[in-house]
Amino acid sequence: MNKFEKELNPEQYSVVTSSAGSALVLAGAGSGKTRTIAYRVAYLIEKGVSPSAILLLTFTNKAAKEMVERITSLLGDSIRLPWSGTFHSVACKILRRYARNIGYDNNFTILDSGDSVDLVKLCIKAQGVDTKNKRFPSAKVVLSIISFARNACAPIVDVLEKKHVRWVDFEGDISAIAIRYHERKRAAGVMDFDDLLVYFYRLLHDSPELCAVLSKQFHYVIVDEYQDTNTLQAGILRLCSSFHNNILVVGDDAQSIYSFRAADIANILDFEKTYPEAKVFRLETNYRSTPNILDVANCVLEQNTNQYKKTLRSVQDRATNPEVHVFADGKEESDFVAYQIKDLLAEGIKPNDIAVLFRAAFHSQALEMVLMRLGIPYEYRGGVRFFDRAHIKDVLAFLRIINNPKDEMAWTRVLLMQVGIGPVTIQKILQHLQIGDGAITEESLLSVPSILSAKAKIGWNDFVMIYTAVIAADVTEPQQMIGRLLDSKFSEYLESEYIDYRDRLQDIDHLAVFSAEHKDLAAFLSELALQEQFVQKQSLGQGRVLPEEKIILSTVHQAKGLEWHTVFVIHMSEGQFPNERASFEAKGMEEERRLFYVAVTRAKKQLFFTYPVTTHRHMALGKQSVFLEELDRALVETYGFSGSSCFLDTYDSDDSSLCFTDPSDEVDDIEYIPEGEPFGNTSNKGRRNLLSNF
DNA sequence: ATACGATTTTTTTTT
DNA sequence: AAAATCGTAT
Repeated sequence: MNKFEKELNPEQYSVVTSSAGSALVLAGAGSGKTRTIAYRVAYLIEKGVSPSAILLLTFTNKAAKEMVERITSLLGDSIRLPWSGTFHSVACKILRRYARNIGYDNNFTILDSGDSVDLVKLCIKAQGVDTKNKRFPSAKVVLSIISFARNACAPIVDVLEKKHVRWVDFEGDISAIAIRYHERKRAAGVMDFDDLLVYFYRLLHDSPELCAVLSKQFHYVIVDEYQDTNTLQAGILRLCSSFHNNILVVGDDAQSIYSFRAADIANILDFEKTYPEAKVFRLETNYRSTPNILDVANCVLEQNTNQYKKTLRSVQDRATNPEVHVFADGKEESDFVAYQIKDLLAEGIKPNDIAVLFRAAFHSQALEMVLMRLGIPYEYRGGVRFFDRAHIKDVLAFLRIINNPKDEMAWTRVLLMQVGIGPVTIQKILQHLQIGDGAITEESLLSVPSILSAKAKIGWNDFVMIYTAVIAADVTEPQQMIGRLLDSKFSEYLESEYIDYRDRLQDIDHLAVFSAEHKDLAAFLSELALQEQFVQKQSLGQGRVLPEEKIILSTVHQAKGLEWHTVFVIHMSEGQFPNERASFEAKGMEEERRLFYVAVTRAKKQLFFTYPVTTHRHMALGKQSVFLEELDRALVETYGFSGSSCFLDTYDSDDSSLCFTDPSDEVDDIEYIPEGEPFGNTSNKGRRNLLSNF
């Protein structure tokens, strides 16, 4: 018996050792998907396949890293690694080499989402649409429409009809804005996230020769999280595997949760139609969770219709049922979770075996405060990306104008920092500098003041001082540049702009440390843009806390692919989870339910659902999530209020009435409480103003 | 006309 | 926490 047979179950083994050709692996949650892929790669390499002939596409950089670690632990770290990474990062790597083919310089910069929104804003203005008197979608919405259209390979009008009927009348303007946006990106030598995929696709599609070269190189294509690919990515895959036709996709249709990014569940559901010779494998043995948790998970899935039929089998013994806990408000909910965590830690459970999951990033705020107070270290995943934080972007903007002087967005950011210089002046300056030409001459820099007002001159001079310090001839590496920046007047700007200036300076130091690994500016910048790493909000003041000593707070999306001994899913109330907006969309509810399924299947041993009956934003909100209602009551233990100030009749959730019997200090900010008015079972619409906010 | 500060509103999920 | 909005100062 070889090592593969010994270390894999028969389901996994047949995938790992399968012959060439197209294959679909339907891998249920917790069925050892990552393991299977890693062994597959190891198997191929041991069979003599060159690592560079394998293309391994994952959904996040984190997953890619994990995969590489697994492979090296199987084969030793002397082995060369396969091509691996996210679609975007692989596309970026290839585009750096072939940018000229599609009319770009190979030092192109990658716009992050914030920059993209800003640029769209400018395009809306340039388009001259009347946004004052008419209601027009915000730049963010316009960008999401454009982006969706490109990822779904659909015309804008289709996207409007399907997802934004409200704005369908503006199709003309939006399409025109899309064109402006496109042209402006080209002029600035920048690409947004979607461009990476679109141009990668074009590169392959428009040049049969190059397509042949690359698809010959990629002898084996392996794709993780296939249920979350969109039409554009599916097209890329088809081309990448067109020569050898060895494409193996792994996914779980029940975990498709990225349709807002144009992920199309049809890709996995119709895989057998697209690749008629495809073999289909199923991984249905779940090693992760107790039967009690899987019962709940299966119960969730039963409510959905559009899916492959599957049954997860647990290998574990029966244990305790998941618990549902109801609270008066967010504060009580947070207290419960925090103290429960404290108990678990006291029992000897490791912090990194505990996670708190939620639908939206801001759901964690109340809990964070309690954890902070109790001194429980945590790591937060979700919300603003580290590299999207204002001060980090400030620093990067300087590096960007040096890397690519055509980068209009970076110039704007850099100049906006100075006093006396606003959007209008910036346009004037950029025109004067002729940034479109791609090089900044000293004369043009020196002649700028002649077109400025007295106040703007002061700001401009400050900018020039910083700029010349960073661009000095002896400075070539990113780390040196950041160092120069911190020694310049830039520090003064930081201090005046941000109240938490010290913390932010520390962030920049971290950035500098990180940058030390990179000598090449363009590569450094694009790596940052494609990193999904998050801010680690500090959890405890004193000392260093190791990653193993922190519990995890995470959005459900971020939690995909991970697992913990104990999982709390908080804010399981109506309007929060499922998200109110998503439930209006076609198929939105099914996707939210899959998201809930993802949350449930993260837990290994113990699972808690909690929800407050009231929230800070609108106090008169009383219902539990429909997802909890749908659950078979026999599968969970339900607990009512633990607080003293409120009482909830949990007998029948459909008719639950809530009354404040003894308003204590916790609720005395409430101005008006409708006496005896039951509002547990009414929608919160039209009731928002009954009670004031905190 | 432009810049800027105070105030209010608003958060789905992410490469 | 960041963006959008609005009024005021230059």
